Amino acid sequence: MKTVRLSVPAGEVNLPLCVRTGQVFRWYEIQGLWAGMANDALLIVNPEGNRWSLSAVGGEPIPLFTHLFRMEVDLKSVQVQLIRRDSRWEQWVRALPGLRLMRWTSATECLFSFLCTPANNLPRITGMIERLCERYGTPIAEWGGRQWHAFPTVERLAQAEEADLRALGFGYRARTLIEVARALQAREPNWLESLAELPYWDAKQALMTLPGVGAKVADCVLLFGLNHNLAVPVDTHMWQAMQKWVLPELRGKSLTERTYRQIVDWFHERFGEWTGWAHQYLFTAHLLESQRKGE
DNA sequence: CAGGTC
DNA sequence: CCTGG
Repeated sequence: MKTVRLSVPAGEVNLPLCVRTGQVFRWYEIQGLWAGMANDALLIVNPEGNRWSLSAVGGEPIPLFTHLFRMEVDLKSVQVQLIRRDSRWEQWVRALPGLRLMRWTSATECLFSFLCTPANNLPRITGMIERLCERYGTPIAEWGGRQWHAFPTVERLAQAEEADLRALGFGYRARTLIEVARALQAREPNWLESLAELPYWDAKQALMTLPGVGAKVADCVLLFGLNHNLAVPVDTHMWQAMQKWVLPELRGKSLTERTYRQIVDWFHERFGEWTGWAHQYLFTAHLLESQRKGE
């Protein structure tokens, strides 16, 4: 495993902030390094100073890192755009230096991972996905005193037994995962990936034909896995943040199809193609605040 | 109940 | 409607 160096200007990436805030689920801090699985590749990062060392198994470290963290995007200019479009974003940009919108390498992995998130929390989601990969994924590498497994293939998941998944702690999601795997097999190959080429609303509608995929999960897969920067996943954090800090007229209302759409429309009007990034700053600000308060 | 989907 | 905290 060869190690390469990459110049990372100060403030361009805060790695822990990016990988521990619900955008991705397979990153761990091990012996002062950060290791993450992206589908079938292992990336190991030493985020120190402005010359980071990167190594990878199953991929080229620099292209992989660049893809996952969207390093082609200049963070400073994103931040300027957000603040220019709505000055309230300045406080969240300041509070979250180095926060980036992540990009998965596999839409399939992204879909199955976010299917695990409804009515769930980060530690439990992480554990579920880890056990899923250990049980159904091929071993990729041994590093840092543990085995690293690829994310299971659709074929493997389609053959899984519901009882086995329940034993791994998936609860009612066990059935959904298997159903979605079989649904994907029944469609054309690359059906999921092809949604990246559709307009946002069409892609969202198509995704929501899958069992277990509602508006929120669909938006997560569109934003993180299919490069749809118009997607706005409205979960409880986004909903509360919007009511408290952005759209007071939502106070007293509940999150329905209508209010969900009202929020998406508002983001599109205000932020256009920067919607996904704007969402990420607001979401993370509320997530961290709720963690501080111990909610 | 809180979080999501049906 | 499900369901784990």
